[in-house]
Amino acid sequence: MATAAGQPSEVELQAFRDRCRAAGLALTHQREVIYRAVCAMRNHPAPEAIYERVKAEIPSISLGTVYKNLKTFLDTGLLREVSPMHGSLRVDANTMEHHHLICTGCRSVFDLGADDLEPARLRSPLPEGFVLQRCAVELYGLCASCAAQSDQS
Amino acid sequence: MATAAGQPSEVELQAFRDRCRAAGLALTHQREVIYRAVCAMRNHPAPEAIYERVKAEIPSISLGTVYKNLKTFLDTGLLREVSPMHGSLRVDANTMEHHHLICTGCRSVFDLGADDLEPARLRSPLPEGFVLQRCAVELYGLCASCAAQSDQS
DNA sequence: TTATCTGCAAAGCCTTTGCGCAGAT
DNA sequence: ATCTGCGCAAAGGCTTTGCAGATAA
Repeated sequence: MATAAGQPSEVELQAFRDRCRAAGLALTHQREVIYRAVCAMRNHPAPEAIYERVKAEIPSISLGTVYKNLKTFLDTGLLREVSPMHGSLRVDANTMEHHHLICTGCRSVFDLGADDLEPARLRSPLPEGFVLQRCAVELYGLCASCAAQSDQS
Repeated sequence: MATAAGQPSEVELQAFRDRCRAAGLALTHQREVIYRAVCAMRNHPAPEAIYERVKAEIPSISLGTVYKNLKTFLDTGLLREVSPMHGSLRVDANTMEHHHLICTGCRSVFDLGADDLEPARLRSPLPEGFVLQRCAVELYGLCASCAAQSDQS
């Protein structure tokens, strides 16, 4: 895991298997193919796209299985959500440049003024032809009340 | 518009009305109450929460109307989506620190290594009790092929 | 052998759409 | 008077859930 996108190496697959075992997950063929598909696909695919790719190797697989395993991988930390805010539209009346502090517990969002952060600065050129529109920094963590709750447990 | 969260001032409401007019939108009571509700609510509410608040003032309003108007406001630029990635789960096998380049046209996501950006640096303290977990910089724009397409039109 | 997983299908959110009446221009 | 928007209800995506048979431990 914790690798740049691309076909996972044998070492990484071994790490995947170890991590499944550590989490008490059975090592099924479907699981491994799904995990390999996600690694091989750049652009952070949606479940449907992963399903399409996996079907090439396991034609009988169901979309439900893909969903279940993605969720399992997210819970285990083998995968991450690109944006934990998906699931419901969230709307912002502040159209000035600013950033967000996002609680991964209760999903509330707090604003952070543009001045509260050193502006992000690119060190490498963007891909040829990419037209930049805006930049948003998202800081993820636990808000005070969610942090207090998770301390108790 | 373009204001920090909070009850919008009379000047801002006037700007709201002007902007509606400029976009050919009728100035209905529902519209204005919805817009005021979004401004007044911090934490970037979901449509359901906005609906609940607006209902206090207009009990007969329907959730559909809230959705339609939020979409209208987004199209007009009066509001923004907190994260344009909502709508479908997107999964990431790379659990190392890195950032994203997101095409607002086709919603594809490209990785940007942690080294490609100057690290973000806080200038102000976080809210009391907030426990930071990770930081993600998202650069929004148009990828080469979407940019080419929108040039043609 | 026992626990877990798969595939299928049904159910559940969240959101959009179509339509006839009401309201804004 | 005309055009746009509202409320209602039905439909549409995306995702989760329940279950019986299959597979891993």
